[in-house]
Amino acid sequence: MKQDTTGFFQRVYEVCRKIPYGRVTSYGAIAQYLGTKSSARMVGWAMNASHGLEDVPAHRVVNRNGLLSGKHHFEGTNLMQQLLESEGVEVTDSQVQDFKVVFWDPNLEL
DNA sequence: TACGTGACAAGAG
DNA sequence: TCTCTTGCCACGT
Repeated sequence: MKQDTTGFFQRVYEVCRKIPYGRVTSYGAIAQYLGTKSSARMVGWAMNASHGLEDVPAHRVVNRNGLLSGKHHFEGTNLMQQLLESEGVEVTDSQVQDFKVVFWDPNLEL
């Protein structure tokens, strides 16, 4: 992978790695932090490309509704949910409970 | 080289 | 308040 030429992806990964344990963030928040809030889809695409990267906790990234829209990209259908629950994040039916509470905004924290 | 796809978000009707 | 449409950009074919 051309890590240097894909600066956008690298930044996405960098932000993901900074997500605190037990917290989650949204694609839009990451996109906004990178200055391209209109390209939240790119963040999703970056996540798709980050599968093999253990350093990137993609399970902590959900859509603005707190829905685990990317769970189908994990091995188990509810692996993503289990990972979050193991971190103390309450997840019900692929939906993060108290999303506002566990939400971590890189724009404010970084 | 060009077109389609993609784990989203926000505005408009 | 809900649903539909548009924007945005990199990657894969």
